[in-house]
Amino acid sequence: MSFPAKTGADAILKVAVDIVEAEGWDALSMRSIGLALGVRASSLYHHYRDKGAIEEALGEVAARALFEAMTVAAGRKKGQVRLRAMADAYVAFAHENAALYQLVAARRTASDTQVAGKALWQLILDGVGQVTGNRDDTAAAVGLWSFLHGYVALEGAGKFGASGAKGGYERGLSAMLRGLIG
Amino acid sequence: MSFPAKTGADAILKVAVDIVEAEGWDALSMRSIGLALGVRASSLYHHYRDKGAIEEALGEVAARALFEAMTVAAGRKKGQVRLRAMADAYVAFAHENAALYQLVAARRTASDTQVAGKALWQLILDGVGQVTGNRDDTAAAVGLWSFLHGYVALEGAGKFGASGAKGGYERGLSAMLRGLIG
DNA sequence: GTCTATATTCTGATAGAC
DNA sequence: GTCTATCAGAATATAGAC
Repeated sequence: MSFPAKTGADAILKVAVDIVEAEGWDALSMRSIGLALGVRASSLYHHYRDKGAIEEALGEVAARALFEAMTVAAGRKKGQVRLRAMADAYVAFAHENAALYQLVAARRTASDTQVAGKALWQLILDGVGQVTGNRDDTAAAVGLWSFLHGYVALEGAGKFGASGAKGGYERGLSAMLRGLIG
Repeated sequence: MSFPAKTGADAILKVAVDIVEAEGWDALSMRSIGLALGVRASSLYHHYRDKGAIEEALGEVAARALFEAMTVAAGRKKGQVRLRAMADAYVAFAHENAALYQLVAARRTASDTQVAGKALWQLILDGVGQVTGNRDDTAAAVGLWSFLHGYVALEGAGKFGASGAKGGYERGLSAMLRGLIG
């Protein structure tokens, strides 16, 4: 029977996600993480080199989580049904993990650690390729991803006003898909 | 001949824009604004109630500037030519005023002071309406705006990787317009 | 309208005891 | 691995002299 440590690399990541989702990025500090773990801020430096290392790890967590949600949604589906399911999963993830999502698409990431980010890009590229008939159709993937990100970003920022998006997602997605294929 | 004040509401806004464009939002502080004006931070409180009031004013500046750029681009053009010109102006503005642009589309704004923001939305709605034939086609405007914002946001965050967007803007815009009309 | 001086609070990070 | 203590700096904002 050992003396379990009060915290560890994974536990730190977990509470960091909770803080960011509940109170936003400004509330994430070494002190706030420590408080949530019942530990002093200085102790965290035994698990992560500095705050930047924690944020870097969070980026991987976020990209992997989105990748997995989209992969599950894609399932064994084919063609346009598959792509629509992936798009829906993308938007749902952004809604349910608003702060974490920012790490995937809105924040500039260190070019080193985009392991999960590259997998995500490949997944989108593959889904789009299945409907345009063009494998590696970068331009089409950029178009679709732009629409998806723009929609969740503007909606999340309340830019569609009190009246809301009024079916703009369905309309935009249908238009983009039709336009990319035709 | 009077003793001119070293600063004023407009001068403060001007240097605030410069700081934000040159060094980003984190660099904007009462101290940095004062430094750029040759004035102490405490003096600024005679012109703006607090930092939030400055940011609020910046939001109006940004929305108005984008509105004017798009209006000039639209000129007396009609239909799809007009809408494409507006879209191009939107992207160009975002490129040339990266930090200020975030205030238009990425940051949550106080619902009170969206004067210029509403004018911008009306302009987009009008441009889209001219090509879909539907005045007040909210869903279509949401779709197009989503694509435009998503594109500049992802591009600005470097999410398209070293290879770049590879014609994704033209492809996505054409697809969206075709899809919205057809 | 600007100044000095100050209050208050927060941040990331380190040294060294245990 | 966690602790205390501390550093060094940043931030917003206010009071009162000039």
